Amino acid sequence: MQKKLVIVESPAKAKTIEKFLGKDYQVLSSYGHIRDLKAKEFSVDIEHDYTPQYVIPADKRKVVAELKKASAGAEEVLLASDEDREGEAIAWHLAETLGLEPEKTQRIVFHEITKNAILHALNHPRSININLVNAQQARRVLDRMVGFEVSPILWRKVKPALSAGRVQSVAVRLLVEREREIQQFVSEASYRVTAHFLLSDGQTLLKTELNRRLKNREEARDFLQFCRTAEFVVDDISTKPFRKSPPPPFTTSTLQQEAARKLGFSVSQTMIVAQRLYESGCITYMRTDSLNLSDLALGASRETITGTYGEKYYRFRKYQTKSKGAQEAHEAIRPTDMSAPEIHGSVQDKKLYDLIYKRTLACQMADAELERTTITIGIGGKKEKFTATGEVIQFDGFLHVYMESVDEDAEKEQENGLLPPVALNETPGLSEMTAVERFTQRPPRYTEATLVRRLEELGIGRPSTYAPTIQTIQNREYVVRGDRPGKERTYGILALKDGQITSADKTEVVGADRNKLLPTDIGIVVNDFLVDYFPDVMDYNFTASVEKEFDAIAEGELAWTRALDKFYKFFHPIVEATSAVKTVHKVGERQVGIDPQSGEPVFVKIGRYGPIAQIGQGSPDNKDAPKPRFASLMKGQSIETITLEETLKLFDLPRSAGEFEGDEITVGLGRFGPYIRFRDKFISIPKTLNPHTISDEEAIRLIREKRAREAERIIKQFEEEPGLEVLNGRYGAYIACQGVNYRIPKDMKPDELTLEACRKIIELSPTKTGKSRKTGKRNEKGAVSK
DNA sequence: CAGTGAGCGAGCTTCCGCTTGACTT
Repeated sequence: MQKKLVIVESPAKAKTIEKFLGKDYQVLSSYGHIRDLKAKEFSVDIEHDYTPQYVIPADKRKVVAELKKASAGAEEVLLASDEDREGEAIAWHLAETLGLEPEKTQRIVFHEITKNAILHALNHPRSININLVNAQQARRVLDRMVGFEVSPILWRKVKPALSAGRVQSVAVRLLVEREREIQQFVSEASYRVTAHFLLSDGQTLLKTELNRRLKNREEARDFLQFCRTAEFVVDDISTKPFRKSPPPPFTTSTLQQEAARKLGFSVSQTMIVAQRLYESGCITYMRTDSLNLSDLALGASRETITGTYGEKYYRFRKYQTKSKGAQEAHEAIRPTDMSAPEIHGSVQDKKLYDLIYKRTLACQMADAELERTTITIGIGGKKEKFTATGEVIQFDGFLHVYMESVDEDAEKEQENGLLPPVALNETPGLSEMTAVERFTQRPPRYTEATLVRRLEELGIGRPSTYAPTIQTIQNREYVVRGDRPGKERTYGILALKDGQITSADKTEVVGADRNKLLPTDIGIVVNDFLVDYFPDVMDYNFTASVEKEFDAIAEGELAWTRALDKFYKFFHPIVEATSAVKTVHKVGERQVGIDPQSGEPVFVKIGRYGPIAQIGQGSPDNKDAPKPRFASLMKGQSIETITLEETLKLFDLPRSAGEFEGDEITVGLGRFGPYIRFRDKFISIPKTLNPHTISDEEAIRLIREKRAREAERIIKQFEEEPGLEVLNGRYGAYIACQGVNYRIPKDMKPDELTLEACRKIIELSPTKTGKSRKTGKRNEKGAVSK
């Protein structure tokens, strides 16, 4: 008997739906888009109304063949891709590619995977909305125009294999501009005064803070001086109730942010784990911007909350999706089964599931009710007051299961919990008062997760692209994830104790950053170039404004080719003009000065392999002219800020560092930093030593140390199997076999291992499930992760 | 995770959004 064929986007979804539908239905998956513009060609016919040239990518041929076969034998085909622009386009491409007859083809949509929703969808079929499809085509073609016309300009003017795009270039811009704000930031100092008062019981201390910051040290000193003899009185004790509401359920971006803060996951890590949870049926779809929860989920949450915590903890809530450009094709991210607080799986799986479970529960729970008490202490003869605030939870509500984390950047003054009992008009004694110099804080650097949040706020990118975009800007080396050391600064501190005022200067390290996104020289140069020549595309509102056009297309108010024509007629001339600009110098090139030795100019710029310094211009016509000399910049140096002196130093290497045992030692700079070379062996120079100033003795010492390590390296070798060795590495003993390394179980002694024992370890070791490390591809350099 | 170590005039790159897989006669 002929079945009805339902086509959805995701195979996991197909499996679930098949269970809901009877055996009259076959459910298959398209695995996303099945057609696209050619990967390596422009594929848009500018001359003929911007006709896109679509192809079926090689990795989709098999799926398409299967779908073709299944649809040919089906009684009816139901296109059930997502209810958004991309989903509509997928349905259209399917109809075109599979050659579906209109009379036996229908379009259905549901945005939650529940039996009711699906049955409802089956009863309300429609046809493909071509306006929505055209909005997607416009989006696709515009992105191709921007990407494929601007990127080649970068290849010529900056460096090969770079890229530009509507989303990635703006992401880099955010980082570059934030970095400049940080550079230009001037902090302002003020004195924060705190006082500890001794209450009437003669024991309890009340910690308070002055309600005003003092301008400078003089003012602080005067203030403390005054307080030496001042009288203090408890002016006011007030208690105010307030409430806290739970955060909304997770979307892709909030899940990424919270998993980064609470679990330390990278954005891509979160998505990999979430994908696993989705495929095993534990959670709903993980790429979504919707805050909607199905009635089924709401009911189950209610049951769980009232059953576990009582009626009092429950409160029905509906959340409105507010992010720009949200397309509501799915539900929010939630557990599929609210009665399962735990799941089987890896530690990571469990942690992320736990987070999703609790967040989902919390969003249907009652407000927390708190009380904030403020004690105010007046100073006789002054209008300033000291205050102490304490918060007490009267009813925990949703806080019982879930507390949202905040970014650690905000250096929050800690709030006291419960305050000690104090009487109005009590006159506490001053135990100790301090005035500490504090500074306004520079803006924080972005993390992967905070960048995603910003992009979402601006409506740039989609849930399915946040993680890949962040990968791309790192692959292009526009951005690195890394640390920045803090700066030391001194601050003043004044203390009043036992009637004595003391003052001191202390130092602290501030502004240290770990695992933040940092723009590279390449990122900065490319960004400045693009902002200069393509200000409209680089505008933070560019996406939002083209989205308005796409909406008009979707509503049938605007022809998609007309919208593209308008954009291209404006955009392409800029591309032409920019390409035509003849520059003697490369983009981003800067002359830092004149080399005093040769009298030649000294430049820094982006070279084929990254930032480089150059002395002299050379002359292609004159072979006798002196050739330019090159030297790479060191890690942490920037072509924006490097000085002439620092640049010239780069040319000191390689240099000789004396002789050892009759052979010369040279000091050089390699891909991985400074090194010593001795008889064709390379030894890294530790960060504590400077390659420019390293002495002959220090170099010899490093060689000796290296030899010692070398001698200790081989723990065991076996005659029977020369390819297998027990070695001593940076992280202890390991077994090396045919280029692969294996860890040795902790309970075994490396020097006592037999060949059989080694073979057994190798056999038992879990084979890497991930992709092999040797990817044959040339372009993906595999971001240097630490 | 476990060692690596140039060069700057020749090989081809790139976009954004959907979605996971990874060979037979």
